[in-house]
Amino acid sequence: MLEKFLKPYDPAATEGRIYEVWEKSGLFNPDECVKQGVTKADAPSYSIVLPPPNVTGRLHMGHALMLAIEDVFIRYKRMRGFRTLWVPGTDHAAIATQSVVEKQIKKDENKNRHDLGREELLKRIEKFAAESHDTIINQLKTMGASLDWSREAFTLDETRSRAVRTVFRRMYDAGLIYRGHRIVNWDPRGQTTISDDEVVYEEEKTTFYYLQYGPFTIGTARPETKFGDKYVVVHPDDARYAAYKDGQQIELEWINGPITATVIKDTSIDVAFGTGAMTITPWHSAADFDIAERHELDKEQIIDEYGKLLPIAGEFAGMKIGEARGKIVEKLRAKGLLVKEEPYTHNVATAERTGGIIEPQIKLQWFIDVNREIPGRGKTLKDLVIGAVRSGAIKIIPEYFEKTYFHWVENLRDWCISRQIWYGHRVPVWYKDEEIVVGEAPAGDGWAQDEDTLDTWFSSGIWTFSTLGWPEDTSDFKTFHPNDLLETGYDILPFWVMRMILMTEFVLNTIPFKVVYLHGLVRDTQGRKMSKSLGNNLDPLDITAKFGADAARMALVVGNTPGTDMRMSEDKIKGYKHFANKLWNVARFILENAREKKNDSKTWPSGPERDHFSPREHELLNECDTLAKEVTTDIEEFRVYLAAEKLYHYAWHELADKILEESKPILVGVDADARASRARLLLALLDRTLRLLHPFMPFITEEIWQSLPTKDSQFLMVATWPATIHT
RNA sequence: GCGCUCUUAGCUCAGUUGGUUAGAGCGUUCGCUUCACACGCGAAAGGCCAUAGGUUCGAAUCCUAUAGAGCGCACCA
Repeated sequence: MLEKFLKPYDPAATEGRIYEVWEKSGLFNPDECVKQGVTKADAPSYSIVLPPPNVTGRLHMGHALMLAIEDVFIRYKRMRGFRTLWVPGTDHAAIATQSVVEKQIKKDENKNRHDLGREELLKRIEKFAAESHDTIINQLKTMGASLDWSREAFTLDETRSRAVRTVFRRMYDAGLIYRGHRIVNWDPRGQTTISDDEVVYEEEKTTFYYLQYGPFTIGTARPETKFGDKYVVVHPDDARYAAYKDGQQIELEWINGPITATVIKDTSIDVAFGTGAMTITPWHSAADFDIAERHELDKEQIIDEYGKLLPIAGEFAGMKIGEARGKIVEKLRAKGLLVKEEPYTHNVATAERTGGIIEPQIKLQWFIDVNREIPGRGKTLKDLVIGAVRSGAIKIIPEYFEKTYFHWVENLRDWCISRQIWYGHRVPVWYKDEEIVVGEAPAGDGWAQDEDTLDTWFSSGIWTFSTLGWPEDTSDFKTFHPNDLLETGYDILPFWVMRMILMTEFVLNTIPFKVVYLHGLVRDTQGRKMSKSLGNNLDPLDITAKFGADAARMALVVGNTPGTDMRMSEDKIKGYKHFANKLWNVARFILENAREKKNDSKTWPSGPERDHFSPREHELLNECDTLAKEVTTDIEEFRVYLAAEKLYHYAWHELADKILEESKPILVGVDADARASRARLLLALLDRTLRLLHPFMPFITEEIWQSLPTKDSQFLMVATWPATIHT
């Protein structure tokens, strides 16, 4: 008996060592597998690209879940003989990373980005990003992820940057990327534009004011924007205002004195809301902007980029809007322009990353046009994004998320891709006088590059192929694209999944992946989201140190159906630590008792395994093979949560509880043939169980495998999958 | 407003295309240091599968409605 089996299983003493051996073997790399003869050179390929974690700190349990599921598929396919590639990488996460570092600098040194300057700030961010990167890589390895480290990528490295510039250029040339003055979500706190999906709405209780606007009564929740309002809009069919004609001018007294207002009739007005009459502020409201565009009205900025009122506000100029509102209301009241006030509940737009209250602004920005026909394709980007899923080329799991996907795409508007932050891909556009160059930097002096950077999703949108060396026509790209699977959280279906489909369909005229597997959120025992502020997050490193990565992986996978949130507790993980120990003891028992005493030494039983089996032993082996087939089907059909549960049940409640127990009398019996036959059976069952469990619990299964007399491969990791063994 | 999901044991959840007596983990109760394992073994209690209809030889599973919970998108003068 090997000494290690005399003690309970100790993941802490095992997992790190095993990972190191795997890594040294080079077998995470499909090319190396072919070279070492464990995979056939002409075997079909299987590829997944790791959703790149943001370099904003460290991984959480959601990442651990993602790794557990992806590694199951990868290890399974590798054992089935596929040329299997799982590409690791990290995401610079532009705005998220910059805002973390800026907050830290503000706290430590009370300085903002302009105090430091672009170069110094970038240096600080890069240092922080590098540290986060190292932590993350360490965590990925701790979880047992069999990623091919020789292919590690970063969204901001040179290969990926060139891919970004190339894609930008192609979209620009196709007329899909344009620059224009449009109303955007401006985050005064982050000092940048953000996209529609980075906006979170928060309910706010406030006051709704009715103001006298000449002969009209208008309603507003934001009196501080009303200084420049010189258009009053009503519905053309509204009988109450039939006396006023479209374009009619009216003299009236307003906040800072008499103005001339113009009546506009527009069908977008809801006659039932307020008084059915409203004034518009096109510079600070998307809806108002649209009305102004339709009627070719003037637009005027009222609030600056820091959320302060401009000189148009007269005596209120320079005030922050929060401070100004009350004072403006007082003045309106004093002038007799305030008709009435009502309590009002509405949603306020805030920035996801900084929490700043969004102030819509008209800005010169870069956009991707999703509704423009692509030259030579007869379709828009929106068409492509819908078509890829509707045609069945991409399958989403669970299927009902396809409806969410379509619903989301139908509401898609032009994508604002420029950001006024410094960390990220600089917009690849250079200007000189009237000239403009797009793509690569032009030679010669006097060129100035666009100051803005690109939305971080621009570079993650091309991740499935930028990681494979595109735009070079690499063999990786030819072999591994499209990916076979994309596995990610359902919460980024619109942000990321949809954008990858959009970018890939445009650039490569194909899909980025065949299947999208969406996992749910990992919540705490009370169903709350895990977060730093609540202090309820489990750190994967702590968990693996305490219970082992195998236990954590099982706890995350078993019973966790795609698309559904799960609650995670230490108790559940502890349960699977116990299971690991059970497996360890099953191995100990079989390895100890399966040997025949001959003279003073013990030997393993030999001979073809099935030849001397009793009918009962045939039955037991068949049952195990049936399980192998079921588990194989479950994995193929993405029911890994069921496969894991079945294996757990089999190993503990069949193999250990029943088969081992019924074998005990045989193994101590007088019939030598029966003893040998039973020993051979137990070894066969253990062998199969380890193979089947390996994708789920890679460490302990590999560790036991190394002591198996039936071992037919140096590593279990590249041993043959049982359902393909036919004896 | 549009759309999605969920409701199964005390708790957290499985239940794959409708098919014997609806399962697991944790928890609870009782009994066991039985020579693989107390990170264990044996046993037990606990469910009109949210409610009401319908389809079917047969429904936790399919359809309709209702109630409750959660979520996404849009609007928000």
